[in-house]
Amino acid sequence: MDDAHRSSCPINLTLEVLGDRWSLIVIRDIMFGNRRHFRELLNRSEEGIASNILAARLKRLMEAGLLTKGDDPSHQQKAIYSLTEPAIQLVPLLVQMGTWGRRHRPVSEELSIRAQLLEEGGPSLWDAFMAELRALHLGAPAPKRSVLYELQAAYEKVAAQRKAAR
Amino acid sequence: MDDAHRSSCPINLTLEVLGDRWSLIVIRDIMFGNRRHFRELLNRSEEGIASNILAARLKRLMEAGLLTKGDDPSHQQKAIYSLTEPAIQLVPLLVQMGTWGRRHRPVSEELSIRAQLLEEGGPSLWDAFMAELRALHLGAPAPKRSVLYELQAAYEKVAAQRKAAR
DNA sequence: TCAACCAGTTGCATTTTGAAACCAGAGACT
DNA sequence: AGTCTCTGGTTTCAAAATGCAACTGGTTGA
Repeated sequence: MDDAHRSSCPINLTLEVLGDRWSLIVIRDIMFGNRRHFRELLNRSEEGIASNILAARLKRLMEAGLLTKGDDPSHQQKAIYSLTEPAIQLVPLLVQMGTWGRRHRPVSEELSIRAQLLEEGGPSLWDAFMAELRALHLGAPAPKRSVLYELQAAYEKVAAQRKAAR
Repeated sequence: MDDAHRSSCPINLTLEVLGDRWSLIVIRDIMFGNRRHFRELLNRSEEGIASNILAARLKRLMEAGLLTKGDDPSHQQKAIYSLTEPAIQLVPLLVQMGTWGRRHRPVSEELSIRAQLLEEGGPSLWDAFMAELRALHLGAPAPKRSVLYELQAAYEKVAAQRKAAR
């Protein structure tokens, strides 16, 4: 059934799931952008993913156990994609990617403010964010603090400042 | 010159450099396996990289500023690949990948003992390891502690135990 | 009834990957 | 001097992945 693995090294096995140009982009958009529907992921994608690629990635990530697909009660055709617990545990990895990118790549200010806050907040902020994701995606009780809201507010503040400066 | 970037998001920009199935494998082998020559990377690769792919990845990583190529004084034809400071700062990212893989993928005990030690050691161990890498790759003064040696010793101990158990 | 919206699929050209054979220069050994 | 091995790769060609654009079949609300 499964293809054989190249090796049993943890870094390699992680790369076998996430080592391509789109999988983590999709997870990032679901996680930080709270995009839960196919069209949201397709049309509001900063990077412009193609619909066939998106469909293939969603399928692969479901097979890998990182996403689940559910029905949206508001619309018979609408599917809701949710993160699983393993996907939620990618938060520290994504934060490290953001940290490294912010330090060594030509990032923009508004798109890196979230990464900055998550880096500065450290593991306790990551935990709060993961608790919130468990509420949004796994039906856990809602925590008091909304890290997602804080990140979004910070993004909008920077975006407005930069717009005004032009 | 450069292709345009898909977006200025730090996660995306990191993926544009490292988001494929081989780049981080090459960096892992240089970093944790101390493989500095083409043939070492080729023949001692756990995953069996092809020579054309290895050559292409080394070239790309040099262009991205993550590797440098130097001469080996012992042999006119021999090239030594070294990590740059940005590549050394990938240590926390690779540790997170190891941590996630160890928790969610079917890793083997001997190939994940290093990841376990690095996870348990926390940021202070990562800093010691990065200091050692700066000595090995950038000519910095050698630190007292060799994390690389500790990791290798732990690997060999586990490998010997598992061999004896069979 | 009809336009907009929904999650994708299809066809096709281009690019990337992968396996294997091959190469020319440099050292080592006899 | 001749030859064997090691060096960092390149070449060739098939197969797979990617990317773009058009398209599909059904749903929903006005």
